[in-house]
Amino acid sequence: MNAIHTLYAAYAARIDAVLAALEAEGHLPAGCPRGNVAVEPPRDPSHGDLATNAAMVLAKPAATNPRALAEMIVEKLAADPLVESAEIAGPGFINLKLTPANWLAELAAIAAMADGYGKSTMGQGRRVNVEYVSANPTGPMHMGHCRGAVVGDALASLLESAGHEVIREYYVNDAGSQVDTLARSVHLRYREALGEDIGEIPAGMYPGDYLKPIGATLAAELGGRFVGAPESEWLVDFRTRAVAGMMEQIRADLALLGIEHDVFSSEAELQAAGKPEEAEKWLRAHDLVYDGVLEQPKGKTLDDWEPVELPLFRSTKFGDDQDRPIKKSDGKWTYFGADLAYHMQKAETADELIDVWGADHAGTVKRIKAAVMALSEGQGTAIPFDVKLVQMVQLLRNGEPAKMSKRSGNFVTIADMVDEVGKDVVRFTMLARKPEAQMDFDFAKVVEASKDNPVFYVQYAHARIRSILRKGEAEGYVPSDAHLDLLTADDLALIKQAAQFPREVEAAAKAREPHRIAFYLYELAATFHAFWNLGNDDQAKRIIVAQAPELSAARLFLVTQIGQVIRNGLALLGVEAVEEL
RNA sequence: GCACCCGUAGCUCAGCAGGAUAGAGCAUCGGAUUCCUAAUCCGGGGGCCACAGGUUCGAAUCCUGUCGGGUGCACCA
Repeated sequence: MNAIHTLYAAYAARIDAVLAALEAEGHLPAGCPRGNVAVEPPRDPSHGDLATNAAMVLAKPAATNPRALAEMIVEKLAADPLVESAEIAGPGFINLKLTPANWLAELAAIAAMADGYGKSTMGQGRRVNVEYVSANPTGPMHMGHCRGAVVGDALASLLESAGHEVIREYYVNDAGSQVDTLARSVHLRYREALGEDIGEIPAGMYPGDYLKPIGATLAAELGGRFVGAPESEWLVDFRTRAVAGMMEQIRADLALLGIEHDVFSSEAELQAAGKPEEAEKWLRAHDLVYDGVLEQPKGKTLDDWEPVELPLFRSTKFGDDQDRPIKKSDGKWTYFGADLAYHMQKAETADELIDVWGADHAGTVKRIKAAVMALSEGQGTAIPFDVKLVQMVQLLRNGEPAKMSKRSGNFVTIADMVDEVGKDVVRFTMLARKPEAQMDFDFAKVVEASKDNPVFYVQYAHARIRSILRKGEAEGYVPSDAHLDLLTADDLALIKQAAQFPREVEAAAKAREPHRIAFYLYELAATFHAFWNLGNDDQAKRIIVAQAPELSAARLFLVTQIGQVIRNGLALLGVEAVEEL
């Protein structure tokens, strides 16, 4: 069924076949659902290589007790020559021990599939649109964007690896009032570039130095003719140019993190195309948008609050606290009003949508999910839509809140951060925690090259592998699978760990949790480091054993494949696998 | 006041769509280096999985409530 080889999937299928046989023989009731049957490696390796709860799950529908059922299953499984032993344990677990041949075959599979090891067809080519970053084009990328950027990017890679067709998308908010402010701020810098003393940047404008080059460019291209001109003459043009300039810078910042989007969608273009009107029309026709007045928010007093009639989306119908305006009192679209149309636009070219947002936007999840569900259901088929919230990162330096960068005005930029600690450290650290948990990012700790720092720990494992391969080559050894039968239990333990990779990728993709890959890599590295150190106590357990060229060639082959798996995992995270440390 | 996220070892965190005696790292204590990178490894101590109920063969995991921390709460994005 699966063109891609996975040992665990293969055994899950075998066990399922055994259950089907039992059903055919009448030991299990016909049509008994087997969805809860799990086939997994047990936590405790002494329990064997694989465990299944089949007997416990099916005992009740079979009207028998788990152990009796387990005995029937075990009898069939034990007949398989690739199964070394099958035993019943505890409340009715069935523990399988697999023969070494299974693991050696897996090792060969890694070698054969190389960069493809770990990929699967699980997604069946479904098109998933992952929207991430989408930072406002009013300033450079800063820390607030970083985690979402990295998580979104890794998630996209993960889904791709699991057989989805992924669209990496960035939504450019170039239509709100903040880009008008940007244009005015750039106008100031433009005048400054022409020699005017503009003094302090007024409050409410963007103060950062990063606008200076854009102002200078405009000064060079346009000359002085807009210096004293009324805003109506320059605002639109300045806005367009300023946004273009900022987006260029943002792309450069993203490139520093190894992030590249496929599609940049403009909110201004979306509005110009009349998409929000279309959505409003449909929603009104279905009584999901009405003109009404919001109540004053409770628990919070607003001095300038006054009742206004606005077109409201009935998000309360979907569990939201309040209905939400899609237009402002000036007649322009709210962010939400445009955003719901934007999601419908994305749905035109995708089977599934994922947004990666900062947790500060958590309050808007309900309304957008509600709107997308209402629209997509009403206009055809409901599109699966998931919003991943990424919690805030607190920047620290030796436990103290990190200082702000001068050049940006008021925040630590991604460029600063990558410059200081490097892309790999930033990415891995951001991915080594589940996204919904808050995180501290301490500049001092994160560059520490120690076990405390998982990036180096994993990269060190890879570097050691490359190192031994270089040494082997220098001494005339050639990695070879000719005598894999010489490998011992210690070697097999390492293969078993590596063999988990495909199912980890699938599980991580299914749960949409890239951090699992980071943790898996840490464990694989730990297993490898332990393996390596066996050679300190026992010469025969070294990778290159002087008196045993065939064993050495087999071990070199083995570690080559371990290196391959580490590389594949790091590639998913967008982290480089280094040759040496 | 309401919504969302979090609460697991002294600290930082895992816990794989409910499974077997709850796991890592740091810190701490004790070991390993004439030897392929010791940036590593091996071992010891350290837990009412915030609390209280519920669901079932079985709960850190699912449901309800409470407490504690974070975030966000009109036509800002």
